[in-house]
Amino acid sequence: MPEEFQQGVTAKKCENFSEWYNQVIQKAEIVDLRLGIKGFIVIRPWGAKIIEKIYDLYEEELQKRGHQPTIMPSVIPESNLKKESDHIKGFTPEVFWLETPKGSERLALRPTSETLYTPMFALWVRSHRDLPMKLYQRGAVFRLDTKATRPLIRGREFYWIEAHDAFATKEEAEAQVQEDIEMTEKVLHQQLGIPFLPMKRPEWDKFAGAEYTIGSDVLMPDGKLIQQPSTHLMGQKFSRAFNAKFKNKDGKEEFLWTTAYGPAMSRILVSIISTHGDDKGLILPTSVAPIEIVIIPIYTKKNKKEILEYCKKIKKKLEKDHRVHLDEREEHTPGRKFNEWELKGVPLRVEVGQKEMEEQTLTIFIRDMKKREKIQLKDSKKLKLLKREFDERLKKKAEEKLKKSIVECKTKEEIKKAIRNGKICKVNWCSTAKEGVPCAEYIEKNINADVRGTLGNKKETPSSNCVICGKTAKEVVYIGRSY
RNA sequence: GGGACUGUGGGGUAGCCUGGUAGCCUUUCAGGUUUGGGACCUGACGACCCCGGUUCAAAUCCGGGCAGUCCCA
Repeated sequence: MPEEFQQGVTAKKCENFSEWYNQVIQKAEIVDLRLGIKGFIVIRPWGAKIIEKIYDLYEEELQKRGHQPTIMPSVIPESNLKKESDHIKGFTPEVFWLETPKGSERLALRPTSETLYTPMFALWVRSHRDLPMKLYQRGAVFRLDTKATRPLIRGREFYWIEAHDAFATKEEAEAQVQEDIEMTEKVLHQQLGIPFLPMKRPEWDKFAGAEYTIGSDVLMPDGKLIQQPSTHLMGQKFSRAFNAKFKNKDGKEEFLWTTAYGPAMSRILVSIISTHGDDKGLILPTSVAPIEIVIIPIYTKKNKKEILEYCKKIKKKLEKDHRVHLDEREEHTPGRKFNEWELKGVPLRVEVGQKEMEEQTLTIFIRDMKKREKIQLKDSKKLKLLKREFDERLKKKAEEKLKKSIVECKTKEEIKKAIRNGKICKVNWCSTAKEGVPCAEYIEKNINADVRGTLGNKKETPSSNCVICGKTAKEVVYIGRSY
């Protein structure tokens, strides 16, 4: 079919990622960009169902680890927002302010909710017996980003979960930060097949108000990194600002130690799309596919009724173990349905026609197979295995890509070359504290890349001096371009 | 933050320079024939981003706004 008539994706993922991305999110009916409000987006049913699934995966992990759901106001009184000085310095330029009645306090649309949770911790936590207190909410936050917005990647409203936890000691709080990374590993990597680098951000790049931040960097097809869930040790900064104390075992008052964790659903969707998708469209891991198996009936006028009846039987059988959809639309031919469901990323397709009915077999197409390649199945129990293997293949492929894109660099020239080739550089580094700023600025100005940080869950020892200034290296950092 | 470009039925586009009849492909709708990798025939609906200016006349020229894309910091 000539390209200009195609309803499917016409851009090639590896040649023109931006164009490919814009086409996929619209043609696969993830989003609609036509409402026209800068930084805000309409998410269509197919996209919303995927996001719901990601929410479910996360909430399950959070609850397993003792978090409880809450629902907080979407607005924050100005006085709350301004209690912690670093926090407000970081967020003020990005706040949407609401018009409020004369004489009442100004309200901000929440850009994040530390300043809602901490005052509630102050009320809810009386003694060490109330700790730890681990809460979360799903919801939207608003940030008036002045940079160019991009659908799902960078918006002024985004959908996430924010978990806010309070502890009696710093050790417990830091253990929570590590547990947060484990949750990212479980959901993002294990269930969605998206590998990441947990990066302890340099001092100059941490969350406004945090002691430290560990962000998860995920590779995009163009070689740039995108930040996925981040976790923050707030220490006692917010609890001091809001006077949130508890009585310890000795009856003495102490400030709470708090943490925050924030996985953004819309961004995770970006990584699912861009990590696994191909030139035909989306490829969804089974854990978030609204439909795992689509059944396409193939009939003629004579056997139509019979075939449809048989398909319904198969659907009923498969429904016990899978999310199944039978595409009964009469107005479309099988070929068109094949293309549509492939564009939407459905993992498995079952084709049922005269042949399958007579031979009692299933003709299976798996989304990552070559066109027209098909599998014949006698036993539908094997579908579970096919799904597992499919997810595993997606994960392996993404892991290899990330592994291949990390290169160790010993000189500035090597860094420059690697960045130009869309790689991530692993280098010896003087410091991610304030004294490392000049070296980081060198990277920014001359190589147009960022110091993303040090591994956040494992200590790496430098093998020689700082690659930029030549002084003693204290750390090993990763450098890359970013979204 | 700086720059370039763009906005025409639901989607993709022609027309814009040189002002005057909005053309094409696709989708959608109705009817019919079809259905193993994007079916066919017949018919129908549907558009110049918004505000202002110039002009007898603006999709076209000018100004502003809104929105989007790309490039650079």
